[in-house]
Amino acid sequence: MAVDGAQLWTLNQRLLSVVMDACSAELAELGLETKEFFVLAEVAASPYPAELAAALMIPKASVTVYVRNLVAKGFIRREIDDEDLRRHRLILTAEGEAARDRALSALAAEFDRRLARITPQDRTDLQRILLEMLKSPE
Amino acid sequence: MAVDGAQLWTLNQRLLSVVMDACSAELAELGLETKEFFVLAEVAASPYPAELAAALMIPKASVTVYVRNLVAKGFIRREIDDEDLRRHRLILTAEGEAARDRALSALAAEFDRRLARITPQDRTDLQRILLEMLKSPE
DNA sequence: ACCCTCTGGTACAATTTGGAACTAATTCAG
DNA sequence: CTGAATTAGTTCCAAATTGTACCAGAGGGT
Repeated sequence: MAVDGAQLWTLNQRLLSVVMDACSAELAELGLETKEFFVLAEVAASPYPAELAAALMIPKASVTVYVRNLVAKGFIRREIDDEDLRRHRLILTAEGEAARDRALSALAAEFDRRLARITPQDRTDLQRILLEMLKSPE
Repeated sequence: MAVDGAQLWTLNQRLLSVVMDACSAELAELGLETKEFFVLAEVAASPYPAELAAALMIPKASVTVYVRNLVAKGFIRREIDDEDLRRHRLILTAEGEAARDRALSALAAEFDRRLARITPQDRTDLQRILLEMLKSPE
């Protein structure tokens, strides 16, 4: 086979760390650590710690830490869920939304700086290919 | 723009963690931690700790730890470099090569299981696109 | 009601990671 | 040659990460 899966994998991995590295300074200006950013960006879609842990594939204990930091920074707040008193519903504050949006555009900008080297056709191809590969097995 | 850089980025990231997660059990059977595996796989191309740190973008201190573990497990050994007595030339043992090759095929197999869903043309496209995006800026 | 099990979240402890200081070897300027 | 500057690698220790134990509430079954 012409394309080696392992090599492709490391390529991909390296691309991600290069991009993230290039963005970390901008995230820091917004008051966000890298990991915290991922949590912040996912809160709207997965508003409970357990959901965040599952969605981001990180341990519950780590979510606890990042959420605590984000709360301390005023980016999100907790509310007790009416349906289930064990659950902490996480809600983005106005500052949180602003920070998330700016962080997302910084990230997108850096990624786009690299996407810009490839044709629009390649971009849609890349998206299609990644989506296909991400579908759960079988 | 139709393709959102930030979304593409998270897609890509998730793909990598899903694949790595699926492989970690097999790596463990070979006696390899995830991070150690990356070092082992890179040793042939970057046979000195400093080169490994640069290639893998991890701190020198971490390389020290992983190399020590890999040596303890008998996967690599050190030799003083004749040219420069400060350098430790790292050499794969027969066991190390075997473990690396099996780990690589496990990883490739998992990645391929997902690559298999896309056409051969898409695979070469993916490789080309990633390589292009990885080139250092300007 | 009670007990048993499961789930959401946290706290603490143990492990892992990585920055900074350190030693040893090299290189280069004078 | 001497000494400053550089580089390879390690050690030290503080910070980040995470496994485990835990508590509180939910959802059974009896």
